[in-house]
Amino acid sequence: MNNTRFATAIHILTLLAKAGDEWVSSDWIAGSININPAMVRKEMSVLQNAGLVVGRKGKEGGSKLNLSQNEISLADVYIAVKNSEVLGKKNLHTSAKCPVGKVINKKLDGIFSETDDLVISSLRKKTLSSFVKQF
Amino acid sequence: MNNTRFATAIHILTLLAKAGDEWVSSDWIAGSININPAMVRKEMSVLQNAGLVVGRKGKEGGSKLNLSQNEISLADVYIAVKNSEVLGKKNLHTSAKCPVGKVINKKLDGIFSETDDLVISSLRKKTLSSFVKQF
DNA sequence: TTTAATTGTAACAAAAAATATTACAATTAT
DNA sequence: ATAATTGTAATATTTTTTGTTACAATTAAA
Repeated sequence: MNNTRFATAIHILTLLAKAGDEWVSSDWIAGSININPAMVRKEMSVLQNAGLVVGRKGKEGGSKLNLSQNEISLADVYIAVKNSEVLGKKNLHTSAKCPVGKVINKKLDGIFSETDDLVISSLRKKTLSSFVKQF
Repeated sequence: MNNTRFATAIHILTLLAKAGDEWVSSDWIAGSININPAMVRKEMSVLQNAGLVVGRKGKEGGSKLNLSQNEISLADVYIAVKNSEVLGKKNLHTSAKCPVGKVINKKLDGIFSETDDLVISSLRKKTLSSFVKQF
């Protein structure tokens, strides 16, 4: 996760949460994060696929939450945006001739997925609602 | 951590652990991981700075562990190689005019560092020794 | 019905990060 | 002396991330 996707997603969802029932435009959100509106729409598309938000095209269009704030956990957000394991990538192409190289990825798998699970179950306890309350 | 540095470091340390008191060359390690020897030496340099290994130049040179296997925790390794927080980067340049944009990074800090701490304390319980025993 | 605003998405560009390669001075055992 | 090796710098290449531009499709409202 050497990217801003989680931070961006949380920022988006926080603005939507605070907007309540209104449709919020990608342009307005982009202004708050200070990134390109198209980037907002790309990430919004991911959040839509995860079922967290809904969008509407056309004049007076925009996005809003598809669930109530306390039905959305930060784990839902993390899972939607994550594109690598917490501990990173493995070396593919390790040597089949070396007793260590041959099996190390299988051994690393345990630690890697255990670590991912740990993070997810921790984030599972945190809701968008409780995060937004801080503002 | 969208890189292979943790996996590479663990691979290196596993080979050193299995080699016991011998000096292991970067060339040999590189062959097991299937990466360039200079990459191994770069990462080795990081592990040296962390006090986990020692190197020796010259003919018959190489590297070996500086501590016993059960004095090295996977947290030590993670800390040595990590270059981003688990949940990624924050958006710098968020809008000072927006009540959310203005303070969101401070609020994210809490979640970000809590998550990092969680991962580190989990890895703290795992030793190189117990990992290496699997081979 | 026309106009204006907006999404959703694709295609492309640019910047940043990760990985790979090459080279070589310094060092050390033989 | 010779050969092998590290440590590191410089550079190149590849991959990932971020940014930009464009536009068809859609929708509300004038």
